[in-house]
Order: sequence, then C-alpha cells, then structure tokens
Amino acid sequence: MPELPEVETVRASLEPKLVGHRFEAVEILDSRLTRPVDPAEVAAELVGECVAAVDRRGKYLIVRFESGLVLLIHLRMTGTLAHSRNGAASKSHVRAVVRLDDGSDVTYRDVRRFGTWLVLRADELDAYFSARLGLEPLEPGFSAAGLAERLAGRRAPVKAALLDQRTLAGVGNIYADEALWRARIDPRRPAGQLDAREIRVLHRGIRRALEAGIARQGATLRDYRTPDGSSGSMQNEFKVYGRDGEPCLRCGRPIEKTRVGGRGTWFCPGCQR
DNA sequence: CTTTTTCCCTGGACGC
DNA sequence: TGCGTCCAGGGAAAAA
Repeated sequence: MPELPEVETVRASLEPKLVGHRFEAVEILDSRLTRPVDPAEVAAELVGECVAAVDRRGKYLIVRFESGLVLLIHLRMTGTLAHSRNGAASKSHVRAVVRLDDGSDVTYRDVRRFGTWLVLRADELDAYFSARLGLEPLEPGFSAAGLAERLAGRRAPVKAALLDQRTLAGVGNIYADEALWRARIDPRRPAGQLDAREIRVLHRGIRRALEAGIARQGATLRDYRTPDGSSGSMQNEFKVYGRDGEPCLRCGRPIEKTRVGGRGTWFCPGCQR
C-alpha cells in the first residue's frame, strides 16, 4: 500500500521519463478512476499536454504541465504506474494508459480500483491540499514543535492521529507502526497525552522510518512496484509491521497485534510505553 | 468541533 | 475442488 516512501520512489523514477515530454494519447478504461468526471473528458484534457515537473505532496503524485494544468494521482491501496518502451508486459487490471511523444508509455494498474486521477489548475492546488493535508514530514518545516501543536488536546490514539493526513501528510499504516516502535511509544496512547520529550522522539522516529523506506525504494507486500517494475525492499526491514509473535529486535518480547483506529497495528508491549 | 464507523473494491488466505 | 467468510486499508462521507 503506497505511503510517502513508495509514492516518492515512484515520483523520482517517473520524473526523468516524463519531464519535457508530451502526452500524445491518453486512454482511460475505468470510469471509477476519474469519477465523477467523465473519463473521456479527462483524457481529452490531457492529450497534448507537456510535462513540466513531477512532484509529490503526502501520498499524492503531482504531474505539472507547462500549460498550468495539473494531474493529481492518488494510488490509494493497489495503484501502480509502470513506464515501458515496448508496450505493457501484462494487460491485467490496466485502468489507464498514456503514450508519450517518445513512443514510450505509462500504464496505470489498480486491482482494487480505489485510486484516483484528478485534473486541476495549478492555482487550485493550495486550496485542495490545505483542506486535506498537514505538514510534509520530510520538509524542514516539519518540527517537533509543529507536531506537538497538531497533537495537543487530541484524545484519539496517537496512531490514529498519525494516520490522519491533516496531522501530517504521507504516513500510512506501515510507517505509523514503524515510527511508533522507533519512538518507543504505545500506539494506543492518547495523542494529546505525550510529553515534549516523547514528541521529540516521535518526530525523529517518523522521519527515520520514512527515510528508511525511501532508501529501500519502499515496501513491496503484494502490489507495489516501482515504475520500472522492480520491488522495494523495505518489507525486509520492518521492525514491527506484520511481525506478531516474533521477538522485538530491541527487547526480545514477542510483538503483538491489535487494532487501533480500525487498522491492524503491531507493537512491542515490552518497550513501547 | 472531534472521533468513530461505514463504504468502496478485489483477490488471497483459510476453514470446512 | 469449491464455496463462504474474513481480511488488507486510504480517504470520503456519514454517523455518533
């Protein structure tokens, strides 16, 4: 499930393939992708557009065009983008295909069809994001003080607060568990109850968990792939995620699985307090 | 206002 | 082998 490190990996891989190139043909095969907008309308808007930049905000991929138009892609659970010079290897679950002016193409696949493509004007982006997203955890503007401010007074479990994209943008179920393990904080603790020291450690834990994910090109559990088709390796480095029953790498106690905020949650009952 | 629950989707895992 | 059931979870929307 693509979270910030996975989306950043996709962005970095796609950027050199897209920038400076024109969308020569756009085929959208699943109307859910652009709902409620007609997919033919979206395809028509994108044809002829020349890519100026490929950016990321939280888990959103931002394809900026020279015209000032923007394509916002959210991969949700199972969306993948593949870039290829000789046609798509497999046709399964293909929801959209973009042919570039160099003859290569970008294929969007999505087994569960939760992903979305949205076309906006660049001047609409700020409003779109500020209604949905908090700070970027890897930007200099993300400070322990800023995190404290956003957690203050909240009674929800700290893990639920981290999953809330308005707290900070880009952390999902895997990296929330990994960050909380690094910070030695119990995911069930009320977010507003953490003291200043714990917030500082959590701030560092979030950054380190996300950086570790990016360094390993993300985590491939089943569907996620980089645009060249390779898998990430972060799944081999998980400290807690999916490790119930296995010993904690820090204190040896068996990792436990529970549910927090409706999500499967792994933590060490020995050293996460 | 905040927090929780439900819904959208498909396919893999599992029990019988 | 085949069927039914559960589970995975990001985010929007509804409910509490």
